[in-house]
Amino acid sequence: MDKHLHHTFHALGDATRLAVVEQLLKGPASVSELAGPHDMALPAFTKHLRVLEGAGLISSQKKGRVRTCFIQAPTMRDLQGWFAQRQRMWEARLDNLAAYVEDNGKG
Amino acid sequence: MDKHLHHTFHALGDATRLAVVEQLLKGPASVSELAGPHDMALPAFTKHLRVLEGAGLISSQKKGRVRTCFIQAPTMRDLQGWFAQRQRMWEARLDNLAAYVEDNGKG
DNA sequence: TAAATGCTTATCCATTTGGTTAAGTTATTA
DNA sequence: TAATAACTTAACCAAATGGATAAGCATTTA
Repeated sequence: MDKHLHHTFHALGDATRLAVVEQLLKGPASVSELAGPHDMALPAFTKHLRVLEGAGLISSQKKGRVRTCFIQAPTMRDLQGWFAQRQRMWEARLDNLAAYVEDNGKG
Repeated sequence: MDKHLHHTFHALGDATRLAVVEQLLKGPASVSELAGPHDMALPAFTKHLRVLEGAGLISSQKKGRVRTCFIQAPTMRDLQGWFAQRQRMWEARLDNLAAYVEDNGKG
C-alpha cells in the first residue's frame, strides 16, 4: 500500500510505532502482546498498527480471535538500501560544515 | 538537539523534508536554492528546515543575508547504523508470514 | 542612499494525528 | 449456553502540523 519512502519514514516517526517494529524484529506477536507495554487504550494502539501495515512495515493475519503481526522484511531492506546507496554522499564531505568553511576561507 | 530516533524518522517523514535531505546530499545549498523546487511560500519552507535542523539531520550557517545548509553526516550514520544492527533480525525469518504459516501448519 | 535580495517573525487557519470512551462482533472456555 | 477474551467500529476531542499572508530587518547592489 506504500509507494513513497517518506510514508515509510512517517510510520517510524512515532515512539509507539518504532517500539512495535523493534518488538516484531524479535519475532511475530499478537495485538495484545504488542499493546502490553504501551499505556494507551486498544483502539488507539490498533490505529498505530494500521499505520505500520499501511506503510508496508508489518503485515498481519487473523486466526480465530487473535491477530498475529509480523515484520515485513522487504520494506526494512528498502530502507536500509536507501541509506546504503547514499552513504558515500554524506561521507564524501566528512563534516560538511568544516568542508564548507575550508572551501570559502575561514571568515 | 535530537535525542530519540523516532524524532529523526519523523523529520524524514515528509515529502518536502526528504527532498531537501536528498538535495543536501549533493552538497551545501542556500535556503532559496533549497526552496526553489518546492511550491510553497518561504515561511512554510523554512519551518521544514527548522524541523530538519532540530532533528540534527542538517545544520546551517548565516553569512551576510544568505543562510547555507549542510547535511549532518553523524546523524545519517546513526540511522544507517540502526538498520545495519537489525538487519540480521529481519533477514533471519526471510519472509515472516511464510515462516509463521509453516510453524503452525498451513491452516 | 534608494531599491532589491534573502531571509525572519508574527498571526492565522484547515486538516491530520493521537488519544479517549462506548458499544459491538467473533471466537474460546467454563 | 453463559461468560470471557480478543479485538473492531464508531463517534468524539485537543493538540500538532503544514500551509497561508503581512510585515519587518539586515545586507548587497545600483
